[in-house]
Amino acid sequence: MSADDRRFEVLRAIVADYVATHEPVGSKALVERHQLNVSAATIRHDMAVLEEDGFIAQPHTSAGRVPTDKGYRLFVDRLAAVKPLSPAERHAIQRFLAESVDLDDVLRRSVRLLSQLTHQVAVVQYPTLTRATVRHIEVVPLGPGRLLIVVITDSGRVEQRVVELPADATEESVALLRIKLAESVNGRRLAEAAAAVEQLPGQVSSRSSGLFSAVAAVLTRTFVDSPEERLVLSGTSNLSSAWIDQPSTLRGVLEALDEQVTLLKLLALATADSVTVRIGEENDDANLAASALVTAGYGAGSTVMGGLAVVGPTRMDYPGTMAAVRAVARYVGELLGER
Amino acid sequence: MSADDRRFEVLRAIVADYVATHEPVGSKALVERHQLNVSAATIRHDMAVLEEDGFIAQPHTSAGRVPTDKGYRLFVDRLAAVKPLSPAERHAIQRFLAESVDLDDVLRRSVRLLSQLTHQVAVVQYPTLTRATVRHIEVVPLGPGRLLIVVITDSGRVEQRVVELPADATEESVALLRIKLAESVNGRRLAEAAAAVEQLPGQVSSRSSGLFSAVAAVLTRTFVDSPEERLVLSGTSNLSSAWIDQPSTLRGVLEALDEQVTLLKLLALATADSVTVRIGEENDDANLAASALVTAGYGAGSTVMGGLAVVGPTRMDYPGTMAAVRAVARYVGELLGER
DNA sequence: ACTTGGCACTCGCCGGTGCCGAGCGCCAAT
DNA sequence: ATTGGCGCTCGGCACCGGCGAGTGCCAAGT
Repeated sequence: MSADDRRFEVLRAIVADYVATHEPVGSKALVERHQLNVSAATIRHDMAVLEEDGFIAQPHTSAGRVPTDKGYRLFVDRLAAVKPLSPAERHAIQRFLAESVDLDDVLRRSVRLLSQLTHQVAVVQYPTLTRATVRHIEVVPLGPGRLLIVVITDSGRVEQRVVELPADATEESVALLRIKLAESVNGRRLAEAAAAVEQLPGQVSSRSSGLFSAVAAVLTRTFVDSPEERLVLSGTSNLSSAWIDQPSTLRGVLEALDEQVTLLKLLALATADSVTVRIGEENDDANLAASALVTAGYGAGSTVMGGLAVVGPTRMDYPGTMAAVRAVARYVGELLGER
Repeated sequence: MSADDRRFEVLRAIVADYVATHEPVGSKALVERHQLNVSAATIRHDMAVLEEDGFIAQPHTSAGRVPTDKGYRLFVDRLAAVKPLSPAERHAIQRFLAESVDLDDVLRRSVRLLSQLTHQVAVVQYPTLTRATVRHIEVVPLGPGRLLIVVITDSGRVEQRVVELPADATEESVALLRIKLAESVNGRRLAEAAAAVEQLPGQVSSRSSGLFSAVAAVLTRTFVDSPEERLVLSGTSNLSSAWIDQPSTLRGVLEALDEQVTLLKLLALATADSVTVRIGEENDDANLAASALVTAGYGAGSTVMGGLAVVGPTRMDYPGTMAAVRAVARYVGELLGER
């Protein structure tokens, strides 16, 4: 084992101990608790180098060392492979998720499970509308002057939008709308579908075209220009134990969870089946400067339907969390692919 | 002013000061900050009586007094009437809420508004299914062996349920189902509607009855036996500032917000247009022993569609919170009544 | 070229001490 | 019933000093 390798082992040991104890770790404690086969003085030297390189830091002179964001980053990058969960755990997850009856249920169970597995806050994004295709579209009259358009996507997501009708809309126009819509959108992506609907007003009698334009406008606005993304949270009560030491940073996390915008941006970057870790400052939101996010995309095959994540303090159990996130993302993808 | 009245004034002053400063308040501070027209010694005597009666307490000997749950309770009960918001505030609320386009939007805006007005956590319940009537029901084929039933209620809530079809279901049966369902449920309450559907299998050919029973079973189970209640939260980031002093009790609140069951139980008790306050131990959930809930029901006329609430520490601005809760509940009711 | 034990030094933590002042209850006087 | 006065209690704060964990450096050993 080269000196360089050993230094990394020291870093690994520091991360492990710090995650476990939440206290700065010193050279002596390190040699006691790990089989490093060198003396404390050697470790001290290694630690000095690690500190010089910015991987660890001392909260104050003459205290132990603590990993920096950069240190966690190296630690995570060097995890050769995500260690899989035990078969028993995998089965338990699979069985629990397999009981779900519909999309809402799948997502609710997933976040819940994820937060329980990791003892952190878990987030799951609803299958994104931007990549979804239309499985079915339904037109429901809502009393005078109003129509409800119900869109069901391939992932099982059901979205409804209210359309205010122009005064001259007749029952026949609505019937025509129902037929034309079904023809032009089924099986297509939302963006394409909306574009197709935009073409419709020109193809029908001028009496109906007002109605058709109104519908086209709503569809384009709410599904293409600003598609609504939804999140489900779970395990927020874990916050109080996870952040007891730095209560000042708790505000930021709560803020981020409340806003959701930041989270959605981060989840949008998730790629299928690979787990991404963002540590501290790497999340460019100041609210999350003290947090780490472990994210993964879920989907069928290589298409990403949405993302899920675990949010915790930078001092978290990365290997365990990554394994849990990957496992849950896989099963969610499988389940939604079936539908 | 009788001595009794003055004692109540003292209580009111203690509550006001404690809410403002978060610090135990003593006799001297009281006479300085309020026009009580008596000396500190008299106040001390009154405070001794109030303490004996359990309305206030000392955190430790020789500190100021703090209101107890019972003290807050008396304070709230004696608020003759909820002081209304200023016209400017009312208009701002009304304008903000009037922009919403559908149910989801109304509820999202309401909670958000409520949390911003009160600087606390706000909760809004989706219009409850138990009292809702069916405005429309739609049957959507979901590929082989599966059907999606979409139910739209009078409050604008849209619920979908997946039904697994028996193997022998034919297209004609599904078409028949669509017609029969529309006939038997429109305008009825969910419970009645489900009961009506239960009767249908007997009225159709045996080939279709399997399908009809499957649908009836799902409807009854998911709408009558365990109707899904949903909550929307907002302002959780206010928690960090509201609970800085007693971080130990934060866990309980987070837990309650995460669980939702407790909140739903408490919201279920809300009555139309009257604001209810539950203080500390009065919430029989141990998690909320340090919290106060200000709840109100919203609805059209006297029918309660659902409830909304503000959750905060027992030391909160009751008059202001009650006014905000009442105002928002009213506007939400008005908006949903229109639909 | 590493590694190691020794050594002096730093500094946060903890317990003890003493002072200050807010707040209280009691009481005698009005 | 109210008031001013008096003695008492106790939490909070600042200060102090010892303890010990942890460090960096260095000279000696492998």
